[in-house]
Amino acid sequence: MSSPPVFALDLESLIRAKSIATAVSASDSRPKISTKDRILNATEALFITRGFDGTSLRAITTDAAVNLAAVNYHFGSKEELFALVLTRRIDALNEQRLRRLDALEAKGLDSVYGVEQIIATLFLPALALARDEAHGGADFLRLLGRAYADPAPFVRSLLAERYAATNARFKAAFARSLPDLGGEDLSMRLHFILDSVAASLAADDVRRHLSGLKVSARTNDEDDLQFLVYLAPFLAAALRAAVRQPQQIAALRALTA
Amino acid sequence: MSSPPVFALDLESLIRAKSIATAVSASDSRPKISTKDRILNATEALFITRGFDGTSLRAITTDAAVNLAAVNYHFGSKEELFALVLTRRIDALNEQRLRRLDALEAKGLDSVYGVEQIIATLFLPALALARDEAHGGADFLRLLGRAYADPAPFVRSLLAERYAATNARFKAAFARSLPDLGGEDLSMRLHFILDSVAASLAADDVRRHLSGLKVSARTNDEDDLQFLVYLAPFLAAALRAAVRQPQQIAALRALTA
DNA sequence: GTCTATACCACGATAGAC
DNA sequence: GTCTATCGTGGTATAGAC
Repeated sequence: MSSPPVFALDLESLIRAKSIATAVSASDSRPKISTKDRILNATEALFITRGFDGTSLRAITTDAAVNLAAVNYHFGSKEELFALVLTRRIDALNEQRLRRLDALEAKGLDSVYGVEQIIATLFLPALALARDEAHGGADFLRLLGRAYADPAPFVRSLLAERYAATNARFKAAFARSLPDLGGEDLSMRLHFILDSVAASLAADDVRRHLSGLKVSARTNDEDDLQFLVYLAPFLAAALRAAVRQPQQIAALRALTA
Repeated sequence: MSSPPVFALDLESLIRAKSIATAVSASDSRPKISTKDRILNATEALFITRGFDGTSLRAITTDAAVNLAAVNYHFGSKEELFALVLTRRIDALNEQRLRRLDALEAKGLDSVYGVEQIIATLFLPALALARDEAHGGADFLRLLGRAYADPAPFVRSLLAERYAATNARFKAAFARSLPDLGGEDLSMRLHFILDSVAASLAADDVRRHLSGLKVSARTNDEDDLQFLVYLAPFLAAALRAAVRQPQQIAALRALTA
């Protein structure tokens, strides 16, 4: 669904031309960056703002000041190049999530609001990423969320593989804090919530909504807390919901009949 | 993120060739379908299974047995063609949702589980669509969910425009059933839930999960009920969650500090 | 008004020279 | 490792036939 507007091409060529000039002059003083790394950096920057289909190999290789054929030589294909860029980032994100979960479990969860705390450890690294403008900021989250719904099989299997270990750890953590919830119900709810988090961070309705509430002169931690105060109780209540209450089922059955 | 596998092209050409033959022989007996409609039908079928970037105008015009230039003549561009296909479907979906909401409100909501019932009216038309294999079935839902996270501005504004009226009606309905929830909190939670529904139906983790629970010989209504019994209480609990409880905030603050 | 044939430029990929 | 040349396919624009 991405076709860059034709009339924007002139401007973008200029921007690209400028970044080449910068790269070239910088390479005189700084230690030389390998072709491979120059391609990776250029890819990440373009990929984040324009998506997979919106980023051409010609744009990447022009930005990186390398030959067009270099991508296929070093990475095999455009897909493999993007898979590498994506996994690098996802692994870093999940590593932070696990680190936070380790710290939380070592310190001991809140006896009442442990579920909220686990949810927070899922969100906080993503929020930090959204603020990291040097690495794409919120655009990277949009990219991640979009990847979740991508039709290409290689993307789906890549994500499933990269998230599997982290999701298992978090499921176990939730299970300890939600002893009354069956494994079947927990799995389903967790799937739903994880998809939702990705979608919401991607669609950025929720983020935009929150930034509309912003008051000036707040620190990052206060921003994060504000976000969590809205979402963690909301999601925690969902996870704690009772299952299969007869009267509740009856109220729904009235609609499907 | 969509590059059709090269080795599949031969098979797909055959399929396409077959559908042309069918269309031609059918046009002898049935009333002639206009060029415009043939393009729309072919687009929908291809769009649903292969996505926007995966569907070429050449594939569409071959399937529809029209000239390549016909698309640009009748629709202006590939984007406009797809926007038309998408809006046709989204409007139909939302119409059904509103019809169900009207019926529910006319009959009177359940005094205790009204929120669950409103959630059900959001889901039921989508579930019916997922079963409608003649019109793409689950693939169309995946397409819709994907569109939510699409980077192209024209998709985002199209969706916002098409969902605005429906979302406003549903927000009002929820507000009546959730009198304690402030407008700000409700907006945010609704955004989150609507994004989630789209994402979950798209990622089809949840749907797959449910179909794994299937027992044989169930009717469609029973399938829908099964789905709703899992999700409606879960989402309703989230909407009903209390806001800004001091101790809950304290448990979260411990993590951001 | 419709439709066709055709040309144009950008894309990803690759073979072969250096 | 790097580069040039080139292939097949993509979206789009238009001249001219009906």
